[in-house]
Amino acid sequence: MVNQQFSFAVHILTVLAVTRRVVDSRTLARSVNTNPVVVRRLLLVLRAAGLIETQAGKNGGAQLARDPRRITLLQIYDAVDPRPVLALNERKAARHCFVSCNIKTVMALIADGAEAAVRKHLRGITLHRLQRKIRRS
Amino acid sequence: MVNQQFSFAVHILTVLAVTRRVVDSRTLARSVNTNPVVVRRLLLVLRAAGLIETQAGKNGGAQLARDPRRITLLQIYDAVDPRPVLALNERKAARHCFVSCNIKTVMALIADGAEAAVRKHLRGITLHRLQRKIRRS
DNA sequence: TTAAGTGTAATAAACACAATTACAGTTTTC
DNA sequence: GAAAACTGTAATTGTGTTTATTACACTTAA
Repeated sequence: MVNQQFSFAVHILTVLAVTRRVVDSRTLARSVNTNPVVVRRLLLVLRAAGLIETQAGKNGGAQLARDPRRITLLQIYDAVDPRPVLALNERKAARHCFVSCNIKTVMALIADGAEAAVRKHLRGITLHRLQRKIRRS
Repeated sequence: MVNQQFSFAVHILTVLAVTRRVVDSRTLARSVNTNPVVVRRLLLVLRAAGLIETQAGKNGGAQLARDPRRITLLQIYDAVDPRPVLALNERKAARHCFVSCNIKTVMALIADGAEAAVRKHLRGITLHRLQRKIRRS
């Protein structure tokens, strides 16, 4: 299955940015249309990345830890640490084949370039900008 | 991306570019370290994209259909048509939630941007350049 | 003290991919 | 024209990844 954690995380953080209050995992889960436990697991990694704060107990939940102007999509991307955009063939090479023995290094460079391109794109978008776009729609 | 078809395809085409001969699926499969049927299925899509020609029967196999200088990684990427680099949440929105109702459009724009960035990167690399890199390594 | 949350483990279900088997069809070569 | 060596392709199985679900200990506010 395709990993949707980045999508989930952006969605959750946008809700928190818009509401500016503590929101519980059940409410967030309904917005994303997934299970509260899935949300809570995601909240843990977002908290580890310093993007949100959580509170246990009654009236607990999550809220943004900083100004949405200072949260980029790249920070969210790094927090959830998704799989690389281009998957490499990790099996061992056929020793007798020249291409097989050397393609891995070259492909890794290409994948790194693709990754860098995506990261550059995401670095240019803040949560605040996203929030404004949503409001205008 | 989750699947390795792009990696497999680049590998296969590099072998064909280096050998400049008809190569059968069993040989290609050994180089990639996978199953000949997996290779043959990939060869079909590469042929459909006009990148290779195949020949059935004895001494059959695949060969490049054009100069490696005129094959870009983007063409290979498009041929195998991998899943998007950023996975969107495709479930239906929670009607009562403003963010939920509008995030999809915005996320789609972000994903499109990421896709475009990767495509731009891949468009700049030819099979010929790859081949030369491999030779030098 | 109770209600309403989080944190977290364990397990099941869903899904995507790749591997494998099997065999019909094609083409070369002898 | 028969055999050998391929491709094309369907069907099925195996494997790993991701999400969903259940359960419950722990925390906090009212």
